[in-house]
Amino acid sequence: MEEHKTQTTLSALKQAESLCNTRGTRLTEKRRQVLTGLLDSKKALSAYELTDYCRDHLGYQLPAMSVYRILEFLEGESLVHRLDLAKKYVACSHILCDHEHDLPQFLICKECYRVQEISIKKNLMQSLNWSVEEADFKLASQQL
Amino acid sequence: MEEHKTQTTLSALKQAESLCNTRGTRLTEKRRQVLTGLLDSKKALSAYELTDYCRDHLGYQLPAMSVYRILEFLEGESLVHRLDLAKKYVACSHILCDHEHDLPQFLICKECYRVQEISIKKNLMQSLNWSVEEADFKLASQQL
DNA sequence: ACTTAAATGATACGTTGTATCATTTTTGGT
DNA sequence: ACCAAAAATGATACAACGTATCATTTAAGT
Repeated sequence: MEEHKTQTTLSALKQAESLCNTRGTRLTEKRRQVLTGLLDSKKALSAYELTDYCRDHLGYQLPAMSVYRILEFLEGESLVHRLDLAKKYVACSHILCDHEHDLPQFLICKECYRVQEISIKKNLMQSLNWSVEEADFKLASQQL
Repeated sequence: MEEHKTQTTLSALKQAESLCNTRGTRLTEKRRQVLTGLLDSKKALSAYELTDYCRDHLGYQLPAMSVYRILEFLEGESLVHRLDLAKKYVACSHILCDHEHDLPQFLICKECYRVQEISIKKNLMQSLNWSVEEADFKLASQQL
């Protein structure tokens, strides 16, 4: 029923607010609450998980539809990122080889979903450096 | 109503078959057809897109349920990869900064979905080299 | 205060994925 | 070849997520 805002969350909210002000857009109460939910969460949340967040932490039921629109707004303001890789399948490009490979990596066209599978050991190692204290990770980049 | 198998697809199918043989698993007709669909497709396909593939190219309706099970099997045999990043949202970690950033990259925990946003220009450039002839790309890596 | 636009609520629906049980096909032993 | 057991597939119902559309509320400017 309460919000647990960290110091950085509060700063980010203030920054977001002034950012919207200069752009002439409005960071309304609900938009601020949804953003707070994402800021305070250590993990990525789906729209429905954010409705749960409102129910559990704010004590009211925010319709999923509103959440989607609010997220759309926040993304437009670059306050939020969307991780929207669909659950799809690709044939392994290494069926023809007989040796072991690095962990699979994928290049996926944003529009047509053409997929290019690659193995980049160097990138992998570098990425691993960023996640020292976490164990199990996926890496995804967007908007390329 | 027909399958357009490329030479590499045929080789891969043969390889897949012998691979299943040595493991004592069965690459049945439908499993082979689903795998063929993925091999011949330039893009990643969802389960329902694969039922469409069967309807359009093979002339029969393969139930979605079967496709899911077949994909599950194929993934178990490492003949197929699943791109299963959910459509979720994260707060931009750069709200507090005022300068421009590289394109956002994400580290996402496979189990708990904790997210770490980073900017790796070096990786980006390297990834870009792999996609010279394609324009718009996302990069995703899995199973870390 | 009134009018207009923006923001949110509510409902219905489409797509994707899962759970469960029924049916068919294959396998192995006799 | 036959039969029982297991594997594979089919069919149905349902859950989760997302979108389209229209109604209602809230805010802004005059």
